[in-house]
Amino acid sequence: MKKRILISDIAKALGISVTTVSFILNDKAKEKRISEALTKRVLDYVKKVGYKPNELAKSLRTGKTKILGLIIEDISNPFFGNIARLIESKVYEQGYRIIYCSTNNDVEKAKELIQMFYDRQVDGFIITPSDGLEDTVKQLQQSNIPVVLFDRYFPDLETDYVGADNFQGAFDATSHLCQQAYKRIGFVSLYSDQTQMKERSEGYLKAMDNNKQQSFIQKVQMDASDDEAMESLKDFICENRLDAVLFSTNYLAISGLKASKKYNFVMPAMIAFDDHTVFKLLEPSITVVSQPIKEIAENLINILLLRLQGKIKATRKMVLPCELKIRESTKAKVTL
Amino acid sequence: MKKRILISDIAKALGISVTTVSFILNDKAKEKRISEALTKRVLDYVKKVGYKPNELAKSLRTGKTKILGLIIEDISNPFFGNIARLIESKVYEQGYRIIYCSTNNDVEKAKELIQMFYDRQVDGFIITPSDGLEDTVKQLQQSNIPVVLFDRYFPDLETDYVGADNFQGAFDATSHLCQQAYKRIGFVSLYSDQTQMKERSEGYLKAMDNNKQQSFIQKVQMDASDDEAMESLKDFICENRLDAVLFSTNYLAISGLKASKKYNFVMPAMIAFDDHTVFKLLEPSITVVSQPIKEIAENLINILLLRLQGKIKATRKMVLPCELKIRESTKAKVTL
DNA sequence: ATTAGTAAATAAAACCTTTTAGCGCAATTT
DNA sequence: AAATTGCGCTAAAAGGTTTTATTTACTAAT
Repeated sequence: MKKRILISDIAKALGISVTTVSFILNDKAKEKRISEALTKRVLDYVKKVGYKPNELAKSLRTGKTKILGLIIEDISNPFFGNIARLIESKVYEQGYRIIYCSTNNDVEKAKELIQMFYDRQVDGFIITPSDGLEDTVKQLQQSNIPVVLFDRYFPDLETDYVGADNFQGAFDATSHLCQQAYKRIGFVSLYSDQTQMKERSEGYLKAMDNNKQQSFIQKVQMDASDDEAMESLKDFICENRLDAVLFSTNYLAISGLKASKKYNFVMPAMIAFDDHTVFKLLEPSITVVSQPIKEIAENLINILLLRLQGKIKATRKMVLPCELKIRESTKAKVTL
Repeated sequence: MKKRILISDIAKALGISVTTVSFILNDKAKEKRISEALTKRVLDYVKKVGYKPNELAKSLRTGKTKILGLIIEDISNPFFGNIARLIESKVYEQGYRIIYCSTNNDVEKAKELIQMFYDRQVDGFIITPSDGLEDTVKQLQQSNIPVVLFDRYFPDLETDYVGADNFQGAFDATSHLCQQAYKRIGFVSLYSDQTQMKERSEGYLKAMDNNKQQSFIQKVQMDASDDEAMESLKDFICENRLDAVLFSTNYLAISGLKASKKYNFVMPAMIAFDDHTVFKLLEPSITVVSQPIKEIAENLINILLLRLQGKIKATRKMVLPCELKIRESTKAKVTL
């Protein structure tokens, strides 16, 4: 059983004070006019014995943990997983660490996680807020902890935010379907008040209006099981004899594909919001609306870091364009 | 800007000592013979003002953080993602929290992450060790921090371990291919000394021997790009005119599928080690060797918790059986 | 009347840092 | 000669808990 070595052990071993060691270790040797000879002696010794400060004590004293909390909807969804990974590596270079947890859209869990991170004194938050999390976010703000939301936001709460242009994404996707001469174009969404869902709905509706087409909308319960989702999607697609569908999330699209396999119906032309490994692989490959993941991640941490340094005051909202990646699932209707 | 309320604030407000409050808050009221009246008064007040102890200070004093570090290879791989999720919820019930990070098989990153978790004083570790992490793990053990490995282990290091029966999984899969009358069965693996890969190789080889068949083995560099992997897989499958392939990981299988699409060759019968959303969805759906994810997660945390409570001394190694999930990609050859 | 024991609470030490305020001395300025 | 400045370093406080050792005020026993 090895004992952790302390800063006081070092001071004692070198016959100097703890303060001096601390100054040197925190790059304040110059500022505090500590002789270069001593500085070197300390640094060498520290290296030799492999001393690492107790971060807990450090954080307790400074009030800073250099840890950021990332709270996302579902870590196993590649959209979120990729964002998480990008954020993690970006932030790493700045000396911050990330700890992340998924909420699976469970408000209570989200609240607990935020509480836990708060208790552990994370320096800031990046959150994909579930419905009902508004008050919690507000509390964080009141406690003066930087929070930046992404993917969705609260219209009534002034917060930093980074997200994709969901309206434009859905609008472009729907317009593309119209151009390809599809006539019965459905939209699958969730029973949710989240902004990104509303914006996607609006994009779809606007494009349908522009093209003077009848709209078909099906919503799925957020907590629906896979089987339930599959069944309602089957009904939606078959009963309305849709010839094209826009799915508002990648996992809804996957449920749709599973349904077509399970219930043995032909999936019409389709587009999914958010890319996924599967989509490139399927036959036919699936056209998607792809969010600018890299830019989202970069902006998220830029804003958060600026906040942490107290360099910005006004809240920032960034909306980044989506890209329509046309693949085989939306071939022009004539060729079908 | 709200100020955090401290235990001393409570003591002051109620005109009692900090010690008393602390005892009550830590369920030691009985033991320390504090009157029920006072206990109730304190508890009520604490609830009223919503006091939450500073976990940092608490951990500094007790040396326990009630946080476990989970270090996995790749959080975006559903196999690991699912294990992570299961572990997270299991451990939650026991009052522990999990923080996790992925290493993407980068030893240096793994070392840094472990160092960070160690600095933050996590109480224990669950690790999928990358090659070269043996010394680090040994150091943790010497520092008396519980570590349990999973998915793979170090043959020369006595550690707790939970994993699947990779030999049996690969053996069963290969045997199944033989039974289906395939004659040129290849095996795709990684250039890696990790135990799980070796065991899978051995399972494949053993089954091939039993069936007196020639073996075909292709290894891919661990850090190969997707394109590189695809190219070498194409060559492997086509040049050897394989009629069946066993992929030793799900992502290798996916690279193979992508390759068949990109280079436009027909994927022969195939089996993947570890399931994935894609595999059920594809046409034909892919037969897989499925690890008992739930049991693995349960055993991992059981062992870790027992260690944390000091209830076990000898190291435990658990090997759990895999299940072959037969789907369409391995139909008997005659029917092809 | 003293001792012993007990219930109820507390003061102070401990955990390990960072940071503020300041010390003693020599050299320089007034 | 006195006052100021600069140098190189340090003692002690602060951060917010838990825990050990102790105190106080009783009651019961000798």
